[in-house]
Amino acid sequence: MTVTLADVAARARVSPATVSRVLNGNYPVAAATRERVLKAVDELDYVLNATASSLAAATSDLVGILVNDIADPFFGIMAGAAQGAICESASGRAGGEKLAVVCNTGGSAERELTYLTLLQRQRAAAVVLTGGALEDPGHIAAVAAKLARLAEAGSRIVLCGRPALPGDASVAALAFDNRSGARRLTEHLLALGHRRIGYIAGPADRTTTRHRLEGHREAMAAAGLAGDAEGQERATLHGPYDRRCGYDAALELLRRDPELTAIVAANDTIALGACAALRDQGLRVPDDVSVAGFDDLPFSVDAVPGLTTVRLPLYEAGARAGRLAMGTEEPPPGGVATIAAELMVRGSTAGPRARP
Amino acid sequence: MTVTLADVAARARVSPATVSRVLNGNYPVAAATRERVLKAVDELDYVLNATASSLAAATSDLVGILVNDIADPFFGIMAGAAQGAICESASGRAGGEKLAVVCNTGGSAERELTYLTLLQRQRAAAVVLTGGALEDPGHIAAVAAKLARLAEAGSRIVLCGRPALPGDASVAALAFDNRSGARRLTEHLLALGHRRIGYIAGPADRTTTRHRLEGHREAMAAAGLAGDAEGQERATLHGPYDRRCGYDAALELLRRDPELTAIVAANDTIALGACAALRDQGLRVPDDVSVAGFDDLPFSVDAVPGLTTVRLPLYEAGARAGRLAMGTEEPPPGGVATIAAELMVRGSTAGPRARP
DNA sequence: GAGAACGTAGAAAGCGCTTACTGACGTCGT
DNA sequence: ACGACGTCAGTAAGCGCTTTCTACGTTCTC
Repeated sequence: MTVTLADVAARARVSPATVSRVLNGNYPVAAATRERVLKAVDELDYVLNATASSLAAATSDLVGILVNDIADPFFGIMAGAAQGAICESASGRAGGEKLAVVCNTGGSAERELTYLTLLQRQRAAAVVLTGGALEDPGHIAAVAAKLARLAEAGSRIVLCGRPALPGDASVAALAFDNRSGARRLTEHLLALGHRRIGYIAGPADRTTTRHRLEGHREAMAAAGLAGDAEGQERATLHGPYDRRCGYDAALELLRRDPELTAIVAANDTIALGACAALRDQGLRVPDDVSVAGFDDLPFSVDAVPGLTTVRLPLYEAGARAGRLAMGTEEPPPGGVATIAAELMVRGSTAGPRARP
Repeated sequence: MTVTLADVAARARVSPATVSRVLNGNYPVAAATRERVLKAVDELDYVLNATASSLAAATSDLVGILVNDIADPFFGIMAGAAQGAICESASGRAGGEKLAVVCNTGGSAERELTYLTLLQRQRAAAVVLTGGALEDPGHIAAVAAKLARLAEAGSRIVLCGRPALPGDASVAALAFDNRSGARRLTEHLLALGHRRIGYIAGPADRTTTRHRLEGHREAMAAAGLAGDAEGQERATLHGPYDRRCGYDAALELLRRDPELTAIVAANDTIALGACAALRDQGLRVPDDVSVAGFDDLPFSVDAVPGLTTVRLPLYEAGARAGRLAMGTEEPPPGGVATIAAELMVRGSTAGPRARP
């Protein structure tokens, strides 16, 4: 029924071992024999059975890339870059093609662990985890344990845009400098003269959310605007990284402080939702309220006005993570590299102006 | 070293067969025995080796989802929905978890075939192909052949947002009604009174591009505005589905016909790029030039002005494709379902007005 | 109370590959 | 001319599971 290595061997009048060696190119085979085998492969339209190969060789050609939300370009860009780099790294050696697969956790702790187990089942060659982590201690421990087992079993682990694991230098980590990016963004607003600044923070239980919020508060504190804990809470709203959250939160911030002159959002999508809300309230950006985002996603430059934001080199980081996963790039010293963020000032921020 | 089924069996004092049966839940095992086995699994932190399982059972828990561009939410939304549906369908049966993996072809014919081969190697349980196909006859034939071999080997094949394969009803296809969506969009512009309409079409060699362009031209022809072939060519520009293309093409269309009053783009991303170009030229949307897109991606509603576009139920289609891939939904009669598109009129289109 | 029927578990034969190990030739140095 | 060596190919032993077939109590059934 299905054609196997043995069928190819029979047709080429060689032993199965020889066919295997031709296909894997890891052992000298005489040119004439090789030709004969290749011809048989072609004629029978034979495709190696990866499950059998992996089992026998105790290797795998699967590389997993975990993302929180595949519909979000933030992850799409990183994942695409990683996948590209993996294909590229693999194309060198014969038969070394890796199947780079992206797994969408939807931000769910359970799904993340399920995927990790599935990848472990598959004895994946490497796994790349992108984006911020959930800050539940139990979950962090569970993930760390899983990653340790994976690493033990020979999988390469790479974190991309995710903080390094506490106390594990064996895992390469590419961490975004969210904190100082956020700090610089808020400093920019403060320098323009804003004092009443609202912050829309993203989901409360994620590292990315926390780091950006900390950066923002650092800047506020440095300007003597920290306020008390309650005041901070009042000026900060949490919610998912989507436009709806930005829309609703902007309305709520405005309700809490009608004199607000600026809104900083934890990502561009939220920021754009906030802009829409302001517009619907008859407020102009930046004339009445300045708005800033984070990430510099492709559509942010085309927003009207262009969105002031913090640029993260998502593509470069993803590609580097892919190379790290393939072992074609040296891990950073200490296992951790911090990726700098760059402030992008566009039209959505300007000096404050009293509203009539 | 690595713990195997046999280790678990030894510790639970049962045979390997029993452990396998407990783990797969496909055979009666006494409750007490099951407990003992589960305890041993837990204590040894054992994880099934999927390569061995797949080899022995001649099955696979891999489902591949092919996308053209993972960074594009058009694909991200479909892929995420499909992946969700697959997880959901799988969660019922014990051990039935599928590893839904998305593969990014980058729109390259070569990568598409490579991934298909890799998936075939893995004996994937199903493969979902999303988005338009490349219209190179050689490539189409190669893909059709690969899919035939995959189907023959027992993989379920589902096309999502991709036209049905010529002459193969065994493959379920969810085809978007791009043609009539585009027709209705252009009719809307014509009804507003536009006569000089430019079209930015996307990459020349893709089915989606062609179908949308055909719909547009149908509407133009029905209004007696078909013009000759040369005129059509002049009013149509091709390029990638990105903002840059939209920006450049809008400039070029304007150069070719300064009296242009409307631009229709083959997708929202292009449309937004076109809006940016118009703005940079000092032209207002929709006052000076109306702009329309296609897809209704999440950010289109927040564009300023809101983008008139054609809504495709990407999420629903992706989820349905996922269920089809899992066999939890009946394939449509004849193997093909056409997914309707809905016109979304927003602020970016209005009646033409002579420019000073 | 004998035999059928049932529920549960083990033995063992693969699944389709990879890869030591082994062997058959030539070729080369001396 | 002879042994040492290098090159290429075959043999066969698994890799870690699944599953068929068999076996051994129990519980019914008449």
